[in-house]
Amino acid sequence: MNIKTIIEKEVIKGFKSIYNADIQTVEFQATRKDFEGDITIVIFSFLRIVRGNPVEIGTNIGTYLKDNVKEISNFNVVKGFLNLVLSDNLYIHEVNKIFSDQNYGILPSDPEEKAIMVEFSSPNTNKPLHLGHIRNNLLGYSVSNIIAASGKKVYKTQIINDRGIHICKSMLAWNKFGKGETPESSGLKGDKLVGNYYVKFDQEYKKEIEQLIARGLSEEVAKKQAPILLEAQEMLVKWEAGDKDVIALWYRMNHWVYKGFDETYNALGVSFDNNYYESKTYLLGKDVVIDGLERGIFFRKNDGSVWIDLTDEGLDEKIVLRSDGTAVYMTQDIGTAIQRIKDHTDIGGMVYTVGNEQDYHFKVLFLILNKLGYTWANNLHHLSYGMVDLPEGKMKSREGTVVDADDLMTEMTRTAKEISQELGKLEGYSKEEKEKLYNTIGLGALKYYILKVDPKKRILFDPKESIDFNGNTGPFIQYTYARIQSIIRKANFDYNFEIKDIVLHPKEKTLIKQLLNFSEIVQNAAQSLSPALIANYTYDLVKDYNSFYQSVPILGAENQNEKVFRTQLSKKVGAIIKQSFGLLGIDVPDRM
RNA sequence: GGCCCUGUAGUUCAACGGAUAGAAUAAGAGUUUCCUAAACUUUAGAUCUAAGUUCGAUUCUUAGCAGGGCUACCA
Repeated sequence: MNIKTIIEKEVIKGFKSIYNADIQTVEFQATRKDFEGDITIVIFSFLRIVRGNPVEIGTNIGTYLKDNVKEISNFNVVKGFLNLVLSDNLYIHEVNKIFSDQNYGILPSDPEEKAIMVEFSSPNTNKPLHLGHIRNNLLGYSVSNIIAASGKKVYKTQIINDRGIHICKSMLAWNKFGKGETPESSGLKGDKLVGNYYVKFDQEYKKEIEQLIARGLSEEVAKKQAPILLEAQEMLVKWEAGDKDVIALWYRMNHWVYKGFDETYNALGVSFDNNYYESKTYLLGKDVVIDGLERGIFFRKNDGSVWIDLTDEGLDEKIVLRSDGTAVYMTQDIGTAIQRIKDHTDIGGMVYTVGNEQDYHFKVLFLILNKLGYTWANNLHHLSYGMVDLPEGKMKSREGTVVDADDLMTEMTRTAKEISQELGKLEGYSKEEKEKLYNTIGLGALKYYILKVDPKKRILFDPKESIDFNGNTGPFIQYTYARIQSIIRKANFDYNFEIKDIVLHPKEKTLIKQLLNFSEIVQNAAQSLSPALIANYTYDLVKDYNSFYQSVPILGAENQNEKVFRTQLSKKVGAIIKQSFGLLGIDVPDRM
């Protein structure tokens, strides 16, 4: 049984016997560093039940607990706080339990629990992935891992925006100006190549607009009548009609892009269980809307368009079908959500990893699905995250102010290489091993930098100020891991048995307390869809370990029991670092 | 205008309504005959404003102020 549960029970019993009063719950918190004790009971809340001096009440309860709970070795009262000192034996006992548990903190998949589908990345086949996508991917991938660690089956998915007028723009530009350029002929990554033609289209379009304006047209009209735009629209009509040539080109160019995306995903270390394509889902949802219309959930306006009235929920009216009967984004999302449940009958909820600019959209989507009566609609979450902005503002791909995902990863790896070479600790490593390590460290810095921040907050990224490798960073944590592995390599004695009788050093005690928090942190992170909690926990753990490492000899401990116990403790800390960094999608190195 | 998110050291991040608001970085001072100094120890430095609820507010409520976003028969 959990120690908190035991204490809570005893406090309730003690309260009854001292004051003859009933209390419902006991409020715990970790004892602050500057006070003696391990766990603290907040006395203030009891004042509602028994009037009196909090210090006196605390002292009474403390005395009772010390007499009746063997794990409590001492106590002190400061103001309204009862600090309890727990015995070393309790800690040794608890930590021994997790030493032998390989999967401590990670719950196995529970067949009783419904699966969760997590959507992330969701790229547009016109644009190479950029820093914003990196945040999206890292968040989505990490949250998938975290939910899986909380005992639920997870499906990772993305919806690929592979159709529409914007796709036709790059196709058209390639047709007009491409001269048959292919990734093979140019040596460009497929997504970059296609992205270039998207930019090319925009340039030509702007030129034409200027020409039209020069001929006396208003800007508004010019924007609508530029020949190249009309041509793109024509192409879209052909695409929708299934025109052979257009479809063939579309297929060809999209596959260049997918190949490029795969490379980026690979480098980033993310993966998906399946993909959805907008070209296959964009017609979904209409029948659901018609059905909902009949059931009175939606209403039709005079012009024939279909809407939902959400004013009772504090929102607006929202269109779900155009007057010409065609679908809007919302229609498609309704249809896709339902389709996903059909495709995977074990799903009980979904997480959408999408930027906070779409907060409103998802609020509406979830409400609509709810009104349509789907039970799983109560279990939909929008993992909303802040934009990644540059000092000069938003990233705009058409204006070339984007931080490209591939470039950024390369740059991080290069920096890691520089630092490593300067420190020169890698004798005996082959060239391949070194390159792999630089990559691990560079990506570790990047991923940690992004994931340690609360998803809701926007990130300001200044390319001129490179991401740190010292302090609260990925490499700092990786370094600690590498150090621990070094100890393990050197520990050539048998430490595979349980130590029971030992006096704990204060630093050891702090470290053990931190280790024991891990499983709770994982659950919290899953609940709040926040990898930042895992990142910050890992940092705290590592901080405590480094402090312990610095002031307590491990392999050099004179007492054999201490030596064994500290080695075990180090090994476990290493395992937890690996475990939690795994949840973040970050690798750890054996040396660095 | 309406709605949503965010305001914490110079900067980047923390803090289930709890004690003296924690870290990192930048600035200052230290620690290598010893398990990896990408480390450790240490000094200084912050809750946007005003009311309210509470024994207690960075946290909750209201009103401001600042930054960002949404508010399309675009996706």
